[in-house]
Amino acid sequence: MRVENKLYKNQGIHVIASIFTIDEGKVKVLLIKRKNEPFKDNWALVGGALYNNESLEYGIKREIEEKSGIKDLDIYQFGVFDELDKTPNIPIRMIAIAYLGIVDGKRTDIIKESRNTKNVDWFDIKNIPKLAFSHNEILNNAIEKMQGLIVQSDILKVLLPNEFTIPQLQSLYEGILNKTFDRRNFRKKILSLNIVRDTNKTISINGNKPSKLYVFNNNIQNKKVF
Amino acid sequence: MRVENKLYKNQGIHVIASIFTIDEGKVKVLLIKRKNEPFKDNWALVGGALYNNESLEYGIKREIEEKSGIKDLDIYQFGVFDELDKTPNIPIRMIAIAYLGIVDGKRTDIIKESRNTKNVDWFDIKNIPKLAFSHNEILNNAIEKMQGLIVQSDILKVLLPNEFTIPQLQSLYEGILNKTFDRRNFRKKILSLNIVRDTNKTISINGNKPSKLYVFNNNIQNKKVF
DNA sequence: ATTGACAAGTGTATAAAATACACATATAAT
DNA sequence: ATTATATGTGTATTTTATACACTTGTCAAT
Repeated sequence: MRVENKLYKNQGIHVIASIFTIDEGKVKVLLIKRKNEPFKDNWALVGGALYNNESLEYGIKREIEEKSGIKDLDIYQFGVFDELDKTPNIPIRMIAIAYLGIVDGKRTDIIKESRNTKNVDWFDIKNIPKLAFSHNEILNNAIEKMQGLIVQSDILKVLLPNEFTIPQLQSLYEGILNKTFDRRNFRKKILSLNIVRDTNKTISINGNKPSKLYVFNNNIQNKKVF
Repeated sequence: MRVENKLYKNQGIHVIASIFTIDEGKVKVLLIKRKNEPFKDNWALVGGALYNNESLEYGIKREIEEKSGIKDLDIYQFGVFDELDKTPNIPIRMIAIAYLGIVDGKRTDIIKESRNTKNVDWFDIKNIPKLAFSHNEILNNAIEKMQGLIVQSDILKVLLPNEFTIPQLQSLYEGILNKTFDRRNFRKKILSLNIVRDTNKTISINGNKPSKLYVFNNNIQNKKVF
């Protein structure tokens, strides 16, 4: 173990989460306004330093809960970002382990209520300010990964009610991937993949023709859909 | 920065590489026999502790060169592995940043000659011994990622001579993915992707009908092939 | 009760991609 | 010349993706 002998900085680990939601068809990410230096008053992704006696997964979940109030979010590790000499006046040589997670839009209000809205807010990913540290780079990577991941069915569960309609599912895909699909072909594709099951119930959402309600099958294997 | 206040171990970063090659149609990985505790005399992936004054990329390349003699290998970061409390008697709380790389089979001899063969060797990935640390888990992940990555054309460059034949390329794919393809359909697919260009030269490899020689185009964009 | 606006539901024809499959050919060895 | 071997080539079929138009059920206005 050479670490002890070669110290000129300590080493440390940041855990950073890009937490996405869908709100009115827009993909948004949760940002926190920093209270301390460095980058005081800048917006930043959710995260912080890993403690020495906690696992990575525990650490990122702890940070998420502390900073946003969201408990036990399912998260996906997707990248590592080197912060060598990127953070001014910090005597510790850090790396950032990057995660992404997706939360139901309904929980966005809860977060705002339980926290100070001025310091925690959702930002449309098409309109992100300059962030602290290398968080713009991390977020850009997260958006790409999220778009790749989210088109696998079970991740979408958190964004939908237990029972949902095909048009609702289509809107989700369209919002996340920022494109549109033909209604007939979309339905055909989803049904052919056997990832949803008809409940024989219907729901009328906006006073239009009622739409059939579906549920996800249990056996789904993160199939790539689009 | 809470790190200083919460120390009960130091934090440190391992960089670990799974270096693959193709040898006689088999996929092999480079392993090193450890000289020191912990896990003395166990085989392990190439890697070690990151120094504090080097980037992640520099660190993994340095480790690769020190342990194997391979210089400036192209590597791909693919995962992070938590080593909290997994390494006995180590007072540092480590995480492992995992990389994979691919080297030309011709370089396998160079490695063996320049190093002590007893301490550095290539192992068929179908026959891997029990490794030090969590390296079996890391390697299993690396194999999966490698199979996903390698089917993108430019990564295959390192495994082929500058000019190569379609059957050579097919053998590579078949070795890596551990399956077979129909010759006619394989050729059709490769040619339709515009990733190779006919040189109008031929080569007779084993005293059979001469095979056309191709080169990779420059414009290839890591297209997913199979 | 009729009408209009709205989003939902449905089927088919066409194009593109993947797959299955058989025979002729150039070389080296005999 | 004959044989063995791996190469090169084309077409038919199946599967998948795409393009596209009309009908239906609910609500609101009349």
